[in-house]
Amino acid sequence: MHLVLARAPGASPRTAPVRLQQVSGDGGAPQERQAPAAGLAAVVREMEAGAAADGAAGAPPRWTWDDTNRWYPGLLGDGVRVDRAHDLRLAHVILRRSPLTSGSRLAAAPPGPWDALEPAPAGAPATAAGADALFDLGAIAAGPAASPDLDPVAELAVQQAAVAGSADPGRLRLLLAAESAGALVAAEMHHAGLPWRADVHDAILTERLGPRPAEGHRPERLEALAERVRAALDAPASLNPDSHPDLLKAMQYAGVGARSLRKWELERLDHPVIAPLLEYKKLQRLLSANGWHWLDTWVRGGRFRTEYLVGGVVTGRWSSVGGGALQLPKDVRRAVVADPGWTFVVADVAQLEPRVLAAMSRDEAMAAAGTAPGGGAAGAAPGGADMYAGIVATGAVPTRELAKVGMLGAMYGGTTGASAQVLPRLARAFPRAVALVEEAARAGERGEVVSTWLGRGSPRPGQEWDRAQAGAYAAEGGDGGGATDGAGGSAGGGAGGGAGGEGDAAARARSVTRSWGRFTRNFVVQGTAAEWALAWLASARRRLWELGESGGPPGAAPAPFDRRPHLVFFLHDEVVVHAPQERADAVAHALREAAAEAGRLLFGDFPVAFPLTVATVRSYADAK
DNA sequence: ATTGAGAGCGCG
DNA sequence: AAAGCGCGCTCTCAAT
Repeated sequence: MHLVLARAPGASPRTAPVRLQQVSGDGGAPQERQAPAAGLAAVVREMEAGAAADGAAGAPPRWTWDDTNRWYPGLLGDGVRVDRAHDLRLAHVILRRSPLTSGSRLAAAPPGPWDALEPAPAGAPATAAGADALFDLGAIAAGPAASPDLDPVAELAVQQAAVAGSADPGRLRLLLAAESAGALVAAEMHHAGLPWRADVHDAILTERLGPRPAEGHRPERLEALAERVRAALDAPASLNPDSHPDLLKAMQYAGVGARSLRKWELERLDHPVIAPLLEYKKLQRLLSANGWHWLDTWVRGGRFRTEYLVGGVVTGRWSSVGGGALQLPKDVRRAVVADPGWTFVVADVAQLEPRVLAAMSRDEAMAAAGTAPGGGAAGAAPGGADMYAGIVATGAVPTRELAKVGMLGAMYGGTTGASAQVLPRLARAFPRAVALVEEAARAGERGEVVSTWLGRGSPRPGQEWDRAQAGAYAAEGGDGGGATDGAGGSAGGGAGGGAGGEGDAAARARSVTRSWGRFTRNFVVQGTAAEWALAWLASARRRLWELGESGGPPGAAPAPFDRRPHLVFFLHDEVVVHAPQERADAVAHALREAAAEAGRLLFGDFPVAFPLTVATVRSYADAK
C-alpha cells in the first residue's frame, strides 16, 4: 500500500499541514488524512509501529514522496525510521529512460516538472563553507520544497501504469524498490555520519607535513621539498611547483626529459629532481584534498557528513558531493575510528563486476570459476573468494594477473596490450560472457540504447556522436543540430571536436563511435553491478534493523541508531557498518546473508556466488 | 572578481 | 605497468 505525502496548500512549505493519501491497488479514490507539519513524525512512527504489531497481516506502508531528502531527514531527526519508500523523482528518471517502458505514457510525455526536479540536500552541511561548496557546485537544489504543481498521486499512477504495461514489470518493480531503499540508506548514512577522529586526522597531517602552518603558508615538510625541487633544477626561488607550465619548462631546461607531470611517467625517468618532486606531489595532494581545511569544512561533532546522490551516475552508481567522500585516500582512513565500545564491520564483494557479467550472460563456465575450490578457498569468504584464480584454474589463461587484466579489458573495451592479447582465449572459455559485452558495444556503436539487467537504460548518444556520423560522409562541419538531450543530464564527456580536414573526419567518426561503444559495453556491467549493490544494501539495512537494540547505555550514534548497528559508508561494492562491539559477528553474518539474498533477487537460482571479505576493525584503515 | 578548461590524482 | 569504464575535487591560467 502506497501512502503518498504532500504538502497541503497554503502557508510556507515548512509549516503547511501534510496530506497523507492512501492509494490502494484497486484504482479507487485515495483515502486521505492530514497531519500538522510538527506532528508528522508521530503519525509515521505510529503507523510503522502498528504495522509491526500486526505482524504479517499488516505490511508497513510504502511511504511515497517527491524526494526522500525532502521528507526523511526530518523524520530521522525525530528518531523515526521507515521501512519502505517510493521515491518518485528517482523512479521517474528510471522509467523515463528504460527500454522496458518505452511505450508508456510517462516516456512519451514531453519533459515536465518531474524531469526538472533537482535532488534536494539531505541536511545542513557542517559549516557555511561546506554549504558554499555544495551550492557552488550546483548539484543540489537549495529550495526547501518542490514546486507546488507537482501532484505526487497523479505521478504515482502514471508510474504504476508504466510499470504494469512494461515488458518486464517484475524487474522494474525490483529496480524501483531497490533504488528507493538506496535513498533511505543514503539519508540514514547522512543522518548518522561517518565517525571521524579529528585529532587522529590532525596527527596524520602533522606527522607527514609538519605542524599546521599559518594561513597562506606551506607546511614545513612541503616547503623543504619545494626547495629541493628547485635546487635539483637550478631554478629560482620564484618557481612554484604547483604551476605545471613553469615546472615543465624548468624541467625541460634542466634536461629531465619529461613530457608530462604524470606520476607514472616521472617514475620512469632518472634525474635527481624526480624523487623530491614525487614526494612533493604526494604530500601536496594530501594537503589540498584532505588537509586541515578539509577537516575544518567537513567534520563536525566527530562525524563526516557527505551528500550522497543516489543514481548520481548514469549507470546507477551513487555519486557524492562534499568532501570527496567516495575518494577518501586509504591512508586518511586511519581517522575513521569507531566510538568507544563500538566497532566497524567492513565488507566488500570480491570481483563484483565479472561475477555480475557471468550471471547476466548465463555463462555457467565463468560463474563456476567464481565458485570452484580452485579459486583460493583459503580466505574467510566461502565459495571461490578469488574469481581470477578460478579462471586460471580453468586453464583459460596462465596467470592471475592475465585473468584480471583480460576481464577488465573485456568489460572496459581495452584494445591494446596484454588485455587484448588474452581476449580471444577468454572468449573461447567464456563465450556467453564475452558475447554479451561485445554485443553491448556494437549496439552503442549503432547509436542504440542498452539496458542493465533490471532495466535501467543507457542515455542516447549526444550531439558529438551525431556530428561524427554526419561528418563521416559530409565533412562540411556545419553546426550540429540541436541534439535533444533527454532529461537527467548527459553522460557524454569528451572534447568538442572542431572542424577539421576531410581525411580526419572518418577517423574521428570511428573514434567517437568506438568510444560510445566502450561506454555502453561498460554500462551494462557497471549498471548491473550497481543494481546488485542496491539490493545488497536494501537487504543489509533490513537485516541490521532486525538485529534489534543492544543493552547498556546508548552510544554516541544518533537515534534511531543509538543502540543499533547501522550503515555509515557505502562505496560501490563495499559497506561499513558501525556497531556495538558485541554485535560484530551478527553483523558480519547479516551482511553475508544479504549478499546471498541480493544474488537470488537478481539472478534467481543461477549458480553464481558473491563472496564477501569481512573485517571487524576499530579503524577503517585496518580493513585492508 | 568570476568562469571554464586542462592536468592530475584519489576512489571503485 | 599504464591502453580501456565511471566519478569528485583542487590547482593554475586564460578568458570574460
